[in-house]
Amino acid sequence: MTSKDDLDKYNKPGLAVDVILFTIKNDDIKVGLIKREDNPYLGKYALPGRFVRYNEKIEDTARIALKLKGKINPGEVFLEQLYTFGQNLKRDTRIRTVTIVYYGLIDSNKIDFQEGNLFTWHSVYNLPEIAFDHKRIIEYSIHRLRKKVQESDFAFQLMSKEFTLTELQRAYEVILGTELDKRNFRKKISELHILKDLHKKKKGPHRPAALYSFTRQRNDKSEWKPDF
Amino acid sequence: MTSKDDLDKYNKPGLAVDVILFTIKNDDIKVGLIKREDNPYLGKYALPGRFVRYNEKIEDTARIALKLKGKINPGEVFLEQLYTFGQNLKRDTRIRTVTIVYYGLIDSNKIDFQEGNLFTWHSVYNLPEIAFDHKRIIEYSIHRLRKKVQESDFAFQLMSKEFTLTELQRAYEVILGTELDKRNFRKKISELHILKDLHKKKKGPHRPAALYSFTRQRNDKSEWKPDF
DNA sequence: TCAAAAGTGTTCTACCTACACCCATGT
DNA sequence: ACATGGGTGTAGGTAGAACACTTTTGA
Repeated sequence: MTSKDDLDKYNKPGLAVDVILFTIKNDDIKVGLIKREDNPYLGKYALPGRFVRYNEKIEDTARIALKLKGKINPGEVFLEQLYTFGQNLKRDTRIRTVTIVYYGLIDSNKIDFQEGNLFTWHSVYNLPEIAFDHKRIIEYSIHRLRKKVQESDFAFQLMSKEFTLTELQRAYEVILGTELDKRNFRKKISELHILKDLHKKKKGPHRPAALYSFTRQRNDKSEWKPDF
Repeated sequence: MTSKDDLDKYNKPGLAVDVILFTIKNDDIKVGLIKREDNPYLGKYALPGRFVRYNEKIEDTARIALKLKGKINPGEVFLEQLYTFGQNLKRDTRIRTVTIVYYGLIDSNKIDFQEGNLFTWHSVYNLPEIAFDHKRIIEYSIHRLRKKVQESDFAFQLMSKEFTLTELQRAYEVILGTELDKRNFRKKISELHILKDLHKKKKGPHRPAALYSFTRQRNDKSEWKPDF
C-alpha cells in the first residue's frame, strides 16, 4: 500500500473533530452542546463536531464546526488538542470513526446567540442525555482542564477585557472546585506579570475594585505545543 | 452528510499511526527507525507506522506497526498517545494524511533483532536523514518524554527484570540529560514504594549492588488515561 | 454609621537541594 | 592493600499554605 491509488482505495475510517467549549456562568462550569437534528441520537445532545475534509487542517475543522454548528466566531476561541479517541470501533453507529478532540475556554459574553442556534450551555454537573460517547469525553476533558488551569494561565480566556482580581479568582475557584486564599492568589497572579492596571475602578454597592486587563495573551509554562 | 452512504463516499483524509520507541544504550537515548524501502523518501529513515484499517483500534494499529515493521513483540511495549498531527496538508506527499503518534520506552534487550530487520536504533543527538516531518515529531516527543519521566515512573519501562539502583538512576540521568544526586534519588524512589528487594546481589569487580524488581507495573500520578 | 467587598504581610511547614564519608568486594 | 562503585543522613533554602485586620464606598 504505497502508491497514491492504493492509499486512496483502502477502506479508511472516518476522521472527525469534536470541540469542547467551556465557559463559566452563575458560578458553574458549562459546556456547549448541540441538540442533534438527525439520527443517530436524534434529540440528544452532542459536542459540536465535523468530519475532517480532505483539504482541511484539523484545527480548522474544529473552528468550522464551531462556526457552523454553534454560530460562534472561531477567531475568539483558543483551542488546545485534548486527545484522539479511536479505541471503540462502534463509537459512531454509522461508520467507524476516530475523533480528535479539542477543548477551550471562552467568555460567555463573547457568544452571540442568534435565533435558532442549537448551541446551548449545560452545567457539567447536570448534563442532559448525551449522544455517542461524548459524556465520557466531557468527563475526561474536565479532568484535563483542571490540570491545565493549575499549571498555566489558561483560565484567563474566560475573562472579559476588563476584570477585577476577585472575578479572576472566582473563575479559578469554579473550575478547580475549591476555595482559594485571596492573598495567596493575588501574590501568585502578580508574580506572573501579565496584568495591566487600567487605573479604573469598577463601581458597585461597596468599595470599588481595580480593573485589570492582560498584557499579553498567554503564558503557558507547561509546554510548547506543536503546530504541524 | 449523515447517512452511512454519504459518510462512506466523502473524500476522507488518510489516517495513520506512527510509533516512537525509545531505549537507552551506551548512555544515549536511541529512537527506533525503519529504513524506507519505498518512495517517497526511499532509503531515508522513518518512524514505524501504519495506516489505520477500518476495523483496527488505533492502539492496535500502533502495535501491528511495531510487529510488522520492527519485528517487535508488541505485548512488551507500553505505549502512550503523544499527539495527533494534521495541520500540514502536505505532510505525506502521496495523500493528505493525519497521524496519531504514540510513544513508549523499552528495554533494548527485549528486542530480538532478526535477520533483515530494518528497525534500528539511532541516537536522538545524531539522527540520520529522516523521512516526512518525523524529525520534528521526534523532537517534540523527547520534550514530552522528559516531562513524563519527571512526573511519573515512566522510565521504569526501560529496566530489565532485575536491576540495581545505580542502573535505574543512570536511566533517569540519560533521559533527563542531567546528573542526579545519589542520595536524593534513592530517597525519592524509596518513597514510591514500588521496589521489591530481591535479596540478591549483582556481582562485579567491586562491591556488589542490591538487585530490585518492581512490585507493580506503573504508578502514574500525573493523570488517568482514557481508553475509548 | 453600617454593611459588604477590596486590599494588604508575615509566619509556619513541607519539600527539594546540596553535600561527604565509610563499606564491601575483586584483584 | 587498594581501587572502585555501593550505600547512607543532615542542614539550609525555597516555595506554598495558613491566617486577620484595615480600607473604601453606597445606602
